[in-house]
Amino acid sequence: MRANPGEGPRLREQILDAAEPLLIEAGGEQAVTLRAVAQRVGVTTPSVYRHFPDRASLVSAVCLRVWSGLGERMQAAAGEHDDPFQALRARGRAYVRFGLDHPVQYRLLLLRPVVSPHSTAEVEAAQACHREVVAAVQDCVDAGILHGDASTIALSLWATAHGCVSMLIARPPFPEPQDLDSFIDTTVRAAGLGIALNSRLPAYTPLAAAALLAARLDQLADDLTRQK
Amino acid sequence: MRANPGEGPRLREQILDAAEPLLIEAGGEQAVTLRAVAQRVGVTTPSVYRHFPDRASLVSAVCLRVWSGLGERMQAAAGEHDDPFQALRARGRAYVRFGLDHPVQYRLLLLRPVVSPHSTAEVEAAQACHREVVAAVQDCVDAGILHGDASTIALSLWATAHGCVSMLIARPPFPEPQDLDSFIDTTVRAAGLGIALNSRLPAYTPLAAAALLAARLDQLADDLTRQK
DNA sequence: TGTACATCAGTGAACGCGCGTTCACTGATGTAC
DNA sequence: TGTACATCAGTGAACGCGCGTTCACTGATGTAC
Repeated sequence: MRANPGEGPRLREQILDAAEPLLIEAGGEQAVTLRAVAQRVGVTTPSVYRHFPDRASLVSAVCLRVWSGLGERMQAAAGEHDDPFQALRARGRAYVRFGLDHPVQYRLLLLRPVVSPHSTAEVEAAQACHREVVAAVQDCVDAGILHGDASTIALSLWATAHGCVSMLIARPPFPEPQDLDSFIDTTVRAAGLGIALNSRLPAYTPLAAAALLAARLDQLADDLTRQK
Repeated sequence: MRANPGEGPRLREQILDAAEPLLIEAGGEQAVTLRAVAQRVGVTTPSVYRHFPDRASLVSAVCLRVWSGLGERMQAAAGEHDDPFQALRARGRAYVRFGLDHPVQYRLLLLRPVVSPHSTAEVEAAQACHREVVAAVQDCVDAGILHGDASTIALSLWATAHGCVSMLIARPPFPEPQDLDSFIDTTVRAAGLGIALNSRLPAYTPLAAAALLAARLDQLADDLTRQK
């Protein structure tokens, strides 16, 4: 099973192919040991060193692959829409869906302990992903749908979506929502609406404002229903 | 340094006292090794087994302590307010502040990998904490400030706050907000407002609704300012 | 065309490490007679 | 009051394990002469 000269990169890919399922099955980065990966590929442990200088680099390479996958998904989801708000929403849904479908990878990318920091390549991948979201928000701002600083709005929205995902995949011992999709949609939509409101509302005394809001909202709801 | 009969529980407390700073300094649960804990207390490793059946139980006991601390903080913060909405907000702020002040512990409680599940005692502590938040939301519903199912609202709000905290403590490679406090306040407040809106708005065509919303919101903002 | 040699991917054995856990023990204290 | 004994907290040495990493090596391939 020895690769010929020039065929080196093949094993590198095989190693990465083996690492991700290993990660998923065991549910954590700690399962990606050089021994386990090598055994899965059908090769001895030290061979890995021909392709990765150390374990950290191997894990980092796995992360880069996952980032690519996430970026592609969001891109593809957004591409189906002309309406910038729908495009943004599609991006959000793709993001959340990705997190729920790949909980272990999501944790690896976005919930990694501070102890094991990200490589510079990973930071670049993450920032590229974030820039695209900001651009999508900016499209909405330009279209007059959202108001305020695109970067700040993006961060708020992202924190909300991230909250849903990380809550659902970490499975903390709270009761779970019954309908996942509607829970996420409601929460993130609420964040979007709330952000739109926030940028237009002055500081206010909560109780008084709440009473006023409540009175106005019913009227607003009526108008919206009629307009449809 | 041998404890007399009857003084057993003393070492147990000392062990827990040593475990938490160890956790903090190293930035992760993996640092809480029996050896490290014992050394810190000034005792040999096997002594720990007099007080905890195994390592998992020790970690679990540390978690229970942290849950208590979190619960007390939220309780204390809420107790200062008569207005149920302000009380809820104070709870939220206390929660977020706790997470930012104790990132490693927060991660241990709420972002633990599925691989190492929570003990039944921990699940109980978490649920007690959650019940209190639901009760605080219910107070707001009763007062007419929020509308809808208290449990669902609590979960949405919690997901949003959790999103802010876990984003900020995991330090994923995104740009950070410049003003932490205002970022969190804005995001969570937006969630609250959005949830209030959501429960009153019908399904809608986003673009049209956004236009209508934008028109109405300026008027609403004016009214709120005048009322103050 | 044939031979010596360089290249390069993967091998096999071993290293030192820190870990959780087990075991028979020690020695101080309290208690029964 | 004195002695034998049970209790109980902590000890010291050792176990087996899996890990990342190192090292000299093997053996197939391509290439220079």
